[in-house]
Amino acid sequence: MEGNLFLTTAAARKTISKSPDDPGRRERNKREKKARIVRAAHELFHSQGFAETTTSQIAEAADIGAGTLFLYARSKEDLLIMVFKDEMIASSQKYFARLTANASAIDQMMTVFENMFDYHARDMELSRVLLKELVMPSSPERTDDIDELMDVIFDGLGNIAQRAGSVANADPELTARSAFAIYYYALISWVGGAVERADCLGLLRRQLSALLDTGE
Amino acid sequence: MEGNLFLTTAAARKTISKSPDDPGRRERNKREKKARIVRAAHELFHSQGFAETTTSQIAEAADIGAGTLFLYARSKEDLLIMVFKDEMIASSQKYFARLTANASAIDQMMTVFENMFDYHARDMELSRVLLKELVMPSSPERTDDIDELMDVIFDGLGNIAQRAGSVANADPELTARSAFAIYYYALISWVGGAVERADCLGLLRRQLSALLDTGE
DNA sequence: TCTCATAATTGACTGTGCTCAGTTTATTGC
DNA sequence: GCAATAAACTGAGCACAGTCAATTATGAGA
Repeated sequence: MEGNLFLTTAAARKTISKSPDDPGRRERNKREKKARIVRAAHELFHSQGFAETTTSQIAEAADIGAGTLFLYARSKEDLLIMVFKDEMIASSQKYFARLTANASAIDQMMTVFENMFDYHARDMELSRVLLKELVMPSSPERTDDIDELMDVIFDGLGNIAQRAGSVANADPELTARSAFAIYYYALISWVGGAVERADCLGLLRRQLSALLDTGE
Repeated sequence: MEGNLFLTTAAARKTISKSPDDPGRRERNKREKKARIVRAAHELFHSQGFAETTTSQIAEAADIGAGTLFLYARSKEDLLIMVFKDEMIASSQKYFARLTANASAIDQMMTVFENMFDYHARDMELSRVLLKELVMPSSPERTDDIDELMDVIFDGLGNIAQRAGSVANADPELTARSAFAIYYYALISWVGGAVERADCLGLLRRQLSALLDTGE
């Protein structure tokens, strides 16, 4: 029976690793693979650009077969959202969390939006494709991912509107939605190359002022 | 010299048709070809869907070589804008032109936006792709086309805001931009499948009310 | 431990968007 | 009318996203 100590068959490994392994090896492997894919795509998209990166390259970098990639992402565009979802959510949360509480609602919102502009400024070319996919995701899974992100943003904006809006008769959630819509269009104009960053943010501030100034 | 009456060579035809023919045959041929392409694409996109239509099909229907297509459109997506640009501009102008002048600004804007919703309702699947391309056009030529459309819309909205806004301290152009941004986000949510049409329009109206009601 | 069922993986293959070297057609100067 | 030049066109071919029948790894039951 001492031979058991050196068992190397699948069954043996299974029984040994079963206790610390909640979801089983299969699930663990899948997660590791997904992580490798996302990491590889992230790196390649940033270093080479989206169009210039082939799905085979990503597969190879993630050390999986070319076809396997499409068990984890429905399309190349899907990968973009997968790659940036967590990062965008975390960033957004950070932007809202670090706000100085005594600033005006407009200043607070502008701070957040400027941070978001900075985020996209890091790689405008990539953001162009990313925004395309954010606006109209090509798979239901990504729609859910994006909804998650939107929840964070709407929540944050709603809080700002609420705290500042004791005078306002407007619903904070509604204000948040409008503020976001105005920001989104500004972002699209800027990333699309229609307006300069400073002009764009200037316009945005004036628009938010008009939106938030309730009367007078 | 009477033989000139029956000349059929290229040179002769040229001299004969030169006076009514301002731009020359080459230019005329190009325009006809472009028109054939746009018509063919329009029909095929609507009858088969965008993804299901191949560029070769369009080329064949337009009676040109497969490669020739890409002298007129940089990409398949480009064709979408080419196909819908004129129609969208004409429709938008119509929507603004037929407004009843005594209605409130909100009602006027909502009428226009509802008309635009109807426009996209005719083929939601196609509008999904179209919006993607409208948001982030993949070629500078299309950016210009879209700017043209935006001018019409911003102009129309600006007029509404101006007429109604004698009380408002807000810049009509700024209001137009905000109103459009809010509409655009509503459209995207609806076409993307996130919200029902009625709910979406309801939200939109409330948002516009908050935007246009200048104080109390 | 062995067997069976099922989930996951693979890479050769396919369809398609787009390119480009070679050809045709229009225009200009004589 | 005729070269010479330039513009427009063409379809064979390429690169690549995405598929699928065949294969391998995994987990459950006995």
